Amino acid sequence: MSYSYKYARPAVTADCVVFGLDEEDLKVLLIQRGINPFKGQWALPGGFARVGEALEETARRELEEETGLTEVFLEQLYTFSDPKRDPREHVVTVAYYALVKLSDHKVHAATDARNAAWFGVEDIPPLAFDHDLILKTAHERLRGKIRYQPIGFELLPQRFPLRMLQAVYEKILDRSLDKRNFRKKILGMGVLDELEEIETDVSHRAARLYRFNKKKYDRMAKRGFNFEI
Amino acid sequence: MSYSYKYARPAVTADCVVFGLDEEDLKVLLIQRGINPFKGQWALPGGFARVGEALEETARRELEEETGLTEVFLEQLYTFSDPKRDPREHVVTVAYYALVKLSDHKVHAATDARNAAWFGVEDIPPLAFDHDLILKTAHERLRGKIRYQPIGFELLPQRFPLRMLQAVYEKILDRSLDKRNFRKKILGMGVLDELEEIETDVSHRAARLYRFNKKKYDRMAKRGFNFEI
DNA sequence: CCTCTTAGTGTTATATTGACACCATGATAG
DNA sequence: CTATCATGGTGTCAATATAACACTAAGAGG
Repeated sequence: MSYSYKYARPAVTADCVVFGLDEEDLKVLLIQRGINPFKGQWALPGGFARVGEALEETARRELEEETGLTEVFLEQLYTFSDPKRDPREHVVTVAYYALVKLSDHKVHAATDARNAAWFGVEDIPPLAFDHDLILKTAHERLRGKIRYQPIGFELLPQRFPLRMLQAVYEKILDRSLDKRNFRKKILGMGVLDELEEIETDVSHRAARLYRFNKKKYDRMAKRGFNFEI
Repeated sequence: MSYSYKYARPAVTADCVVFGLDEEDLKVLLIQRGINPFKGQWALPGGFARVGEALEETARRELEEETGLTEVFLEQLYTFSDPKRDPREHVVTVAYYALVKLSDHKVHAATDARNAAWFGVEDIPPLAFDHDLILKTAHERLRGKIRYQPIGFELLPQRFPLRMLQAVYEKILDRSLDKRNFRKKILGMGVLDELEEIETDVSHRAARLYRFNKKKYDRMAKRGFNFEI
């Protein structure tokens, strides 16, 4: 069985740059390719678009097939179309970036790729195709985006202490922030719910927990509020 | 002659949202479709990707074929992939937006489309496909982008008075700006060359002309200068 | 009870923004 | 040649936002 078209068509894929955050680092999820080209090399999760499927669906489907991740925050990044980016033929890839709560999700490498693993963004192995370029683009976008949109929450558990949120910003922006100013700013945005609960299982004074409130955020965003950190 | 693939592929196109600016309005360049579907309706210039051609090339080629425009400022906007966006089949389109100096370019409708015309952004006829969505997305991006990157120059002649530049910002942001604050801000960025020349053919006091200096801009950008208006 | 770690909190100097009004210049009309 | 009209070009000040800075409180662990 095959499909014929009057004119030649590039293939279309979707690839995902999945960011996660642990105690130490901003991390990226990579898979080890099981097939050629670049067999055995690390690459971004992704795969070919099916006809009738929006590319965001492609991205989510491949992400689940290859890494087991579902229901992540996902946004389109950029479309890479250099005809030489795949040695086999012209493949256009629509890249997405995802933010996941490492705490919630344990990653199960599934069918397609036995080997999925997290790598610190400063410690990435050589990647297949132009995936290093895609990763670099995603990292820049993330740095740019977090400065004016509160997406840091997507990397944290639902309930988190402010210290953790500040750590997200510091790791992504790669500079330290003043605690008092950060708290003033982030609470001043009015998008966090202060919860009754406090941390448990910490060997020092427990911090209050907060929760991101999307409704409040949408309301502020509609008024053109500036979320710049 | 036809091309066969093992798996079905969506078609790939590139479309352009071309912005221009005249004395009154921010304008968009549309073409009237000569063929079905949507024959006779207005649409964004664009067309099918060729294998071996990066999509930005596709966008530039189609733009020239359909409107005669060349060497415009062009940036990728977003990729639209809803499988129903084209009634014929699944067509993924990579949208670009372009900024052109209306003063320089006279638009010659060329081969593909006899009818290319400028429309005020507030006065757009019904468009083919999902082009209204693409146009809306581009307009939002332009508004967002001009606030923190000096791209307004791309819509003006090489040499322009500050009044014109302010008008660009006012038309895109759709609000009026204070003349003194605007001049302070834009000159403070240090990306404009003050020329010896002044306007001619005006029936009032002639204004000094300025020129955008890309080298200065790149130097400032490298230092992380904030170009926010 | 002492120590250690992190939580939580305000003030001040500085920089940025936004509001605001007048004289200068040159073309045109009477 | 004088008046009028349109636009060019300029500085100050108040309000706001930002950035720098240090201590006490709570709770766990030895």
